[in-house]
Amino acid sequence: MTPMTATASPPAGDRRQERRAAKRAAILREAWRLAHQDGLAAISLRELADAVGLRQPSLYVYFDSKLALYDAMFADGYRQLLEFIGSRRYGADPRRALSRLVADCVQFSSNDVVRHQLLFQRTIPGFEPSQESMSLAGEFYTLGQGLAEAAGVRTPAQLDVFTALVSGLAHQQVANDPGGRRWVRRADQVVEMFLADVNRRRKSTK
Amino acid sequence: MTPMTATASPPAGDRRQERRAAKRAAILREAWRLAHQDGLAAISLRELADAVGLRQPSLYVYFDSKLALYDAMFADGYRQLLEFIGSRRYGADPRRALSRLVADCVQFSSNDVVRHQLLFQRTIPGFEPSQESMSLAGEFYTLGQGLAEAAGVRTPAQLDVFTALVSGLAHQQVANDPGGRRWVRRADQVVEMFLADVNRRRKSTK
DNA sequence: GTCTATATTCGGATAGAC
DNA sequence: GTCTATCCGAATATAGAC
Repeated sequence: MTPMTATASPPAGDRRQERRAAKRAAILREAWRLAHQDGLAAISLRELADAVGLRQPSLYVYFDSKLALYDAMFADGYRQLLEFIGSRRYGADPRRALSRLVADCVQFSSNDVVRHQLLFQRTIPGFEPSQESMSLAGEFYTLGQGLAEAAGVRTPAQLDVFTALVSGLAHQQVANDPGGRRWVRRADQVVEMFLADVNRRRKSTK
Repeated sequence: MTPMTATASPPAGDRRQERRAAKRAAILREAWRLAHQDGLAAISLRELADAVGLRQPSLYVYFDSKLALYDAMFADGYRQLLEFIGSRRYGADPRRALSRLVADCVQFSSNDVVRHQLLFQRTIPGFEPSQESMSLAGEFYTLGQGLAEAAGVRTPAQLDVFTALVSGLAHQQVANDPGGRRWVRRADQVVEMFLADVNRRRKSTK
């Protein structure tokens, strides 16, 4: 028999936590599916419970509230983004690296419009990401900032312009060619344009 | 007595239509207010009816459905935008004109985040603007395209970059400094950067 | 951890009298 | 055009048995 308390060696509590985590993951998967199907704001806990073979109140074992579910999806989305960016090798040339990062970000948004909506637009009434989730978002922005600085970006104003470029490409991609590459293809040109401007301003203030 | 049919000379039907239009406008005003208060997606027809001194079913005299209300708000928002842009004089220098247009657009978004959300993001499940509303949106894009072309923009790819720049500035403004001017202030620099790029490319293909 | 049962509130929309 | 009354369904969330 497995002991009720303390350490067996595979510990019993680990199994339970694993199963619990697996179920949470399964619920999240279905939540994304429903969001694609009905719209992010239109997810219903009843429908979600049905989809994972539970009764609706049982979802509360895994998520404290609907907003907590959105928060988990938000964190999940940023983990996907960090994993995607982390899996890419951008090479030694910082300008090429920045171009590729931007193209990847725009592609990432294009690949899942609903995810883009949750991560980068703030449209669910009452939803604000938790501190833990926001720290994942922070990791992403820090990463982007690092690559931008490596490519020569120095001032906060330039960083503001850079973030606007990226979010603009992503927004147009999602709004006018979801799933496609129309604005992904403009990433190189935009970064080149941006870095030319950065250099021009550096020279003119020397 | 006013005749039930045909032409009096102030015609009776006009008065009725005027009152009707005025009431519709009042309802729209309250709808915007509620959207600011509770979130765009969280407008309730009961609350809205209360706010204009009607019972909830009476709203259906003025709007066929909740989605029709969103459509009217969408059209209203683009009329505001066209009126705002139309009231500005951008002068003869096409480069300055483009800078100012971009700054105005970003400022317009900053001035009302909810309006920005309805006009430029598509987050209400099930809502798609009607043809009439979309033609207002089309007027705006045509206007922007005209000013861009006057400033030397020639290719569709350049226009795509231009729209991305504007929407990126607006998005960052709304998301990170709503009501403020942090990205509004970058408009000049961004347009200058963009037009420099346009010129560079024109020369290199001569 | 999962269930049944239910609380509670609210949603948009319709029918029909006045 | 406005109302009362109501439909019908949906929502999230909780209580408590097993």
